[in-house]
Amino acid sequence: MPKESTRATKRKAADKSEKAAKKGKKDKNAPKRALSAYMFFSQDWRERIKAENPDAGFGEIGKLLGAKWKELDESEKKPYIEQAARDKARAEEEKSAYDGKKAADSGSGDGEDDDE
DNA sequence: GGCATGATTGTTCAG
DNA sequence: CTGAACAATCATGCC
Repeated sequence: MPKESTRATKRKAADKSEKAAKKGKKDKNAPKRALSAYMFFSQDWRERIKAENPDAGFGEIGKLLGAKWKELDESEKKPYIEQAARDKARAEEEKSAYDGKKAADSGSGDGEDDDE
């Protein structure tokens, strides 16, 4: 059994992120993460779902979407995953700059960027 | 070196 | 605007 401990514990974290998704920021530069295959998958499917379910609302579409998603085959998700992988690469980049700036900023007091 | 954690991402729909 | 089911993720920190 593949790390059920990880899974069980993970599940817990999930229930938190759901609500605590937005609270206080930790990093000022917030390197943010990458999107998920689901994000890309939904972007492509959202039109289809509504196309075939013009009456379906969030409840139907949401559940239907997820249901179909799992229903798809690994190869079907592949294209979405690939997109996710693409975004992941971009996330990597942003993070690179994040920790990169972080380090550079370490001492100088240059007016670096932003802030809000 | 592996585990747990957290943060995040996007859709739809509504008051 | 924001949240809530729906799902993945996966990078990072932590000893």
